[in-house]
Amino acid sequence: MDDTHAPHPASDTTLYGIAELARAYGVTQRTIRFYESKGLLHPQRVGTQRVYTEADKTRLGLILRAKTIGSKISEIKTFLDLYGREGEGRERQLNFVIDKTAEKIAELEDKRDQIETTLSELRVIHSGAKERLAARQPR
Amino acid sequence: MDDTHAPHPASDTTLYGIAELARAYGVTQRTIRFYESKGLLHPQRVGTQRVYTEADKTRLGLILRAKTIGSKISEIKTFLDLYGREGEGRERQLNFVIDKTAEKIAELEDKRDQIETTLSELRVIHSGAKERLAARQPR
DNA sequence: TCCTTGCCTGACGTATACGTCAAGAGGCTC
DNA sequence: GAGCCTCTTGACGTATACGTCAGGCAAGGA
Repeated sequence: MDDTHAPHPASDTTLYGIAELARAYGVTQRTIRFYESKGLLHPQRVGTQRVYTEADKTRLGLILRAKTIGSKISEIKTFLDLYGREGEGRERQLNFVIDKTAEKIAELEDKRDQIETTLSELRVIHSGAKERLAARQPR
Repeated sequence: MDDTHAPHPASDTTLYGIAELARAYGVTQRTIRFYESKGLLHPQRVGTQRVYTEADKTRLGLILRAKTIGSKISEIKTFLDLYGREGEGRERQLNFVIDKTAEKIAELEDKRDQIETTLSELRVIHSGAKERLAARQPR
């Protein structure tokens, strides 16, 4: 049988090496290995080499987004658990998820508001400077 | 003339010690001194003791807000300059302000969008968990 | 077979942002 | 005027998030 001629149509079974993954997100391999050492990623191995699935790639995307919005790596761990553990039904877990998400939501809403405040201030400064520049160049 | 019996009505001449300032913002004195060592604050001195004006206090507020929205201290320095230097009219300065504010605005808009994305995901997880909890407690 | 390339695991280095003593000076109070 | 409190300046310590070698293995090409 020839099963080498096409990828599966439905489930994405694409695999990535660490170099590809690093390039895809513009981070270094060191960074990816560092996240793994902190328990944020668990790629399969082929011999000693790391092999990443599409799910691993998505996960790295989440990690990086969490970072840019200001989470520390130690926080990102529980953060990712929230994404992964929603299906779980035990009561304590559900309450944990409910509490933690509420907490994070409040935190992010506050941060977003502070960003909005800063944005409007910056816009005032920006357009003000532009006007003053235009005023001194009447041509 | 007697000019000692009342504070100016318009300009706020209230002064603060470092302890008050620290308490006002919930930071340590060490943090405030650290920011000064990085050139972000320039309080007056009475002898060796630092004395902060209302303007200094406002400035510290800006610094802390800049921090919570993800700026590094080295960035905050230019950031504060934008706020303070708007009045300046030299062309190079105006262009600098225009460019820097545009840059920061784009950056913050991106960050805000990532926060919004994360927020809606978290809200889905949050309400989903709540529903599942309710479903197992029919009472 | 040798060489280059890519990935691996430590191990140490670095920048940021403070925390934590240590030691001393000035003021207030009992 | 002795003790206590607050503030000051170093100086060193610490946590986070990687960067940067060093040394080694393994596969593929000339």
